[in-house]
This record gives sequence, C-alpha cells and structure tokens, in this order.
Amino acid sequence: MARRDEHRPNTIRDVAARAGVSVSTVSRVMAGDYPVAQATRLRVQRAIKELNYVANTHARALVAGSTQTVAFIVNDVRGPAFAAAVHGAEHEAARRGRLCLVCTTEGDPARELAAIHLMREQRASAVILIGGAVDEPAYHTRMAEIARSLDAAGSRLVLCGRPPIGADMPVTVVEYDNEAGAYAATAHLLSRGHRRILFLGGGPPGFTTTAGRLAGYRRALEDNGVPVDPELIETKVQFSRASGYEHTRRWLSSGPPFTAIFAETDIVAGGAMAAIFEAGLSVPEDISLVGYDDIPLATDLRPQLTTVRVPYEELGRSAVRLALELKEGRASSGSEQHAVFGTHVVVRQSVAPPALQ
Amino acid sequence: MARRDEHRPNTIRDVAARAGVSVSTVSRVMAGDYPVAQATRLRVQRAIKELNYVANTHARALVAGSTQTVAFIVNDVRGPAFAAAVHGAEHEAARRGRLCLVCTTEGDPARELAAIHLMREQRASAVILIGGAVDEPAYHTRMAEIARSLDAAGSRLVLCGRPPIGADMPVTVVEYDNEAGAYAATAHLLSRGHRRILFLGGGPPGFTTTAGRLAGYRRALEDNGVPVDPELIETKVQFSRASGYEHTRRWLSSGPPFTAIFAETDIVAGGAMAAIFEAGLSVPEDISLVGYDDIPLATDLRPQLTTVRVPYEELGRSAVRLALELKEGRASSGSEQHAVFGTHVVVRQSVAPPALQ
DNA sequence: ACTTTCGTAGAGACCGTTTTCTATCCGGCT
DNA sequence: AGCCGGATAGAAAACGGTCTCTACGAAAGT
Repeated sequence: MARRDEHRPNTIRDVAARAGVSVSTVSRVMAGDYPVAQATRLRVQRAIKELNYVANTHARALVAGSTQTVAFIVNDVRGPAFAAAVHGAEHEAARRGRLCLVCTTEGDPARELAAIHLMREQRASAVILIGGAVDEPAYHTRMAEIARSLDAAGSRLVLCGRPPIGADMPVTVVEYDNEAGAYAATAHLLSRGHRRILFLGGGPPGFTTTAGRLAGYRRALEDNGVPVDPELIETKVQFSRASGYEHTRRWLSSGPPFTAIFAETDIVAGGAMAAIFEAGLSVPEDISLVGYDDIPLATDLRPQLTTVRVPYEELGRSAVRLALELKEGRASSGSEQHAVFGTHVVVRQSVAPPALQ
Repeated sequence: MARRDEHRPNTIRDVAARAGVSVSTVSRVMAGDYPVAQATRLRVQRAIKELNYVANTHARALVAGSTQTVAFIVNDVRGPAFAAAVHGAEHEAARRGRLCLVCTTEGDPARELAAIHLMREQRASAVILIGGAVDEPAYHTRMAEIARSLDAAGSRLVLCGRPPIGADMPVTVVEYDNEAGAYAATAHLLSRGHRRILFLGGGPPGFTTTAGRLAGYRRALEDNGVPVDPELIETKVQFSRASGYEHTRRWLSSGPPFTAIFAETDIVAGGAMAAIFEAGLSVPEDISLVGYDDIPLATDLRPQLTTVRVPYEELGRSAVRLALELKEGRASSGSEQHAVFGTHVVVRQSVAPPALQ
C-alpha cells in the first residue's frame, strides 16, 4: 500500500528540510554560483551526503531545455571501425562532461529513422550518425528534413563517415576521403605491377561507402591507363568474413584470372586471405591483397595486411567536438560545418609484385 | 533578441492550440488509452504531424519517476568481447523499447564510480557493469552501497561478467563460468600431452577475471598430477596484442622451456602467435596455444585459435532481460538474482601434441 | 540618524508532461 | 419530466528541479 513511498528517491526538498533551509538554497549550494554562507553550505552538504542525494537529471533538463547528452546512431557496435569511432566520440563527450546514448540500427533505414525520432525526444545536444548510408533519391530530402527538425528541437545533426546532404543545411559533416584512399590502395597495387585487380565489395545497393571506394578503384585504373574490366568487379559481398571467404573461393575456382584483390573492408580481406590459403596459394606471392579501414585485425593477419588507414577515432572525436563547439559558441547554426580527414595506405606485408605467369 | 523563440521546440500546448483542444486531450491522443472522439483525434493527429511534434522525454520521465533507459558501464567499447555483450544488451533493450546509455571507464575505478553517479541521476531502469573488477577489500562494501543506493533510486544494479557481492543484495549477477573455462582449456592441453604450460595473464592486481582463469589453470594441473610451476606463471601481461607479443618474445628468448601457452585472452594469444612465428617457430608444431573469449579474431588467426567460448552476447542480453523482468514483475527486488552461463573449449587448429624433445 | 549597499535567504513562477478530478452533453430509463 | 450514466473534454495539481524577484538584517556612507 505505502509501497510506493519506500522507493521514492530523495528530492531536493528532503535535503532542504533536513538542512533546515529552503530548496533555493540547496539548489544554490549544488550549483555553486551564488553566495551562500559557509555555515549554511556545510549544513546543506552534510544533508546531501547523509541522504545520498542525487539531483534528478530530467527535472534539470526540463528547465534547461536541453540535455548534456550526445547520441550516436550506429550500425553495429561490434564493427571494429564503428567501435573506434564510438570510442573517440565517447571519449571527447566524457571530457566535456556529456553522456552518451547509443542506438544500433543493424543497417535498417527504418530503424535509423526510429532511432532519430527517439533521440529527438531526448533533446540530445547532438545526434551523430556513424557509417555509410544508402544513397537513394529520397535520402537527401529525408536527411534534410531530419536536419531541420533536429535543429528546431535544439539538436545538431552530425553525419560521420557519410556524405553531405547539400550546403546551407544545419548539419555537421565529418568525413574521410573515402575515394582517395581507394585510389591510393589501387595505385599501390598498380605500382607493384598488378593489372588484373579484383574488387571485392558490396553492401546494400547504392551504399555510399562502396560507391566511393569503387570510384577510387576505377579512377586509379583509368589514370594509369589500365582498362576497367567489369568482370573483375564483384559488388555482392556482404561486410563479413564469411562473405569475403565465400566469394573469394568462388572467384578462385571459377572466375577470370587476377593477381591481386582490393577488398572493400579489412574484414572481407580476412575472409579472402583464408580462402586463398585454403586454395593452396599464398599471399602475397601468388595473390596480393589490400584491405580498407586499418582495424586491429590487419596486423593480426599473417602476412600483415596492407590497408588504408581511416582515422575513425579522430572522426568520432571531431564529430562531437564540432557539434558541441557550435552549440557553445555563437549560434551560427544555420550553416553547414564540414571536415574531411585524409586517408593513406599503410604498407605491410600483403602486397608483392605479381608472379610471372 | 527574439532569438530564443526561434529554437523553441513545439510543445504539447502548441499542438493543443493548433488543434483547438486542451493539452489533456493531446496527451490522451498520444497515449491512446482514453476515449477520444474520432474527429478530435484526427484533428490532433494532424496538428502533431504539421508541427512535427515530439514529446519531451524529460517531462515524461519527471512525472513517471523513471526512464525507459538502460545504462551500460564498460571498460572499452573497442574490446570485441565487451562489444559483443553491449550488442546483446542493446538488442534486448531495443526489443523492449528501451534506450541505451553507454559510458566507458578505461578500467579506472574512479571513473566507474563517477559513471554510476551519473547514471543514478538519470534514473535509468538498470545500470549494467560489464567486465571484471579489481577485487580489493573495499570492493564488496563499495558495491553493496552502490547497489542499495541504486535500488533506492529505483534502478537495478547488474553485474555482468563479474562476481557476486554477497547474497540478499538488490543486485542481478550474470556471470559465465570463468574458472571452468580455464580448467577445460588447460585440461585440453594436458590431454594432448603438454606438461609445461605457460600462463600468460595480467591486468591490474587482484583483477577477478585473471584470478578466475589462473585458478582454473592451477586446478587442472593439480587434478592431473602435474605440479604447478610458479616459474611458468606470468601475470604482468596487459590485455593487448602488443603486451602479449612482448612477453612471449621475452619468454622464448630467456625463459624456462615450455611447450604450450595458455593466454588469458584471445588478443594476447594473437600477440603471442606473432612472437612465436617471428622466433622461427610454428604453431602448433613447436608450441601449442590456447586463448580465451572466442572473439572473431580467433578464426582469423592462422592457424585458427583454439579458445574458450564465452557467450558474451547472451550475457548482455540476459543482463537486461533479468533486470527488466524484475522491474515489470512483482517487486521482489530486495533479493539477489543470479545466472551463470557455461563456457567450453572450441577446438580449432592451434593445439597439437608437443614435439619430442 | 537615515539612507544605501551588500550579503544572504526564501517565495514562487516556470519547464512540459501525465493524471486526477470535474464538467458538460446526450440518449435512455423509470 | 426528471434522473442517471456513458462518452468526451477541460482545469488544475503534481513531478523535481532552476532562477528571478523580493525580503531582511547589518555594515557602511553621508
């Protein structure tokens, strides 16, 4: 009956009563911005300690109108690349005394939408979308609408590792030079003498990450006078080890010949490497291999994987830094913020000149 | 001047005004639990859509007294094992319409404490601590105090992959059988004929994960009549690839002989494997190797790593399931909940009988 | 001695919801 | 005709803080 009372957390009123002061005074002691007599302050602090009092964030947020919270929406926390970005963002957020909400979408645009709605309800300072997107025609308008409605609710939309949606939107974009990385990786293979390079990529159709990496691959070939052979472009690979393994096996047994593989992802490269060894071939003597992302796995593979370094942690950190600086600074929040981070090839052991055929 | 007005999100009052009804009616339309005339409902719904209205979670939480939020406190989201647990937990939470707050501590007990305090302010439904802890004398009393104060604030403390703190505490414990896994892994090596098995572990002194795994290692040796050689127990290894590599190198070059390594972690095993190859030896012909955790890396190594399977994802899932079911069900919240998941050896390719010396 | 100022503390409005508790309209019943 | 109850809608009181305004001594200035 009186059960409810048992579990009622202490409120500021309880503290005030115990200390024999008004709630205003307690509030002021906690905020510390208003003069309170030393004796009173001590009395209040003792009461707080005795009652084990913590202020109710929601009551605070209600009057403040916004929250000390940063929200991430991510495909899958288990992806090492995303994990690094989340880590960087979380670190920066914590440094600034913010809390982090994390939501995963499993790549489902509908769930992404639902997550954004939820975050809008939360009045988070910033909503950070991490990872590529499906670039359908509706994508830009949908994102623009989201950007505006988040802006209206006092939140900032941040696109992290995802292309801009058009200028003059209230959006912060933190990208890495996706295409340049793919260009560099492909150029690296070309410079070692490879001409028939298998592109192993995929994801959902229209996925921006794939599109950018494929574009870099193409441009590198063209710039070096190597004709792009559509037969060597595989875009049905899921972003998993198993899928990379499976497709590589298929290509080795029944595809056209090639001397190198450019895998869209280190994880896919891991699967590819396993398939190559299983076929009795070796890396890099028989087949060279490059990946993309430079996740920890790259150095655990044997031979260590040559790959493209993406500063995911820095990306995450900048995402929250830019968004929060904007909110703290003058409110020029109508305009777009845009940062692009560089990518570069990390040369390890998985690339060698092709064997003489 | 009127700048503040520009960014004021729409409130329920705005919707009410636009629809020409009272705020109560709008609230009821949103809740859907009270009869509202069809015509009125449609009018309100249109107003909501037109104003792009979302309810303020904080106002809701304030009157409800608690939040639809589950909080995780984790060492590092980048750790694949933790990531899996967080993923499982997040999945289960999302399934139940909860949001997830994530906080990382980088293994610092002080930051863990700060994080818990923050979560207490949030009035989260559950606060889940993931990963081992330092088992100093103060640990139990500190945790007990935290458990009680969270309980008083209406939250449930969940210890995930961390030992119980004593019965009759308002705590939910979700463990895996840490020692049994280590026992099984060591027994596996013994059954293949190994007698001199190097234990590579560490973490901060008194770390429960290390303690459990070391205990399993010891017990397996004893049960099989193999004397425990303190010389073969290394407990200064950090949980990183680099540390595993470094220590293995040192042991290979200047330590007593051994034919197998039991690494406390797959990541450490990865480093160990690299060091072994670098020394011109091979796995498992010259040295057998087992890890612990069964993270994705284990199958990417060559040879694939024999390791101990820990159902991290299931652990995370159960953590939120148990905590939330408790809150939804009858409030027998005073008692301790306890679940223990099994572990088992996953046999892959990194173990073979020792070479004849 | 009277006003001014400073330091300190309290009262009360407000933030945006939910949730009683009432109020009204209306058809159906006695 | 008068009363009752169901359907629907509004008014107002929480929820737990912050913050502006006001109050009131005491010290200081004239």
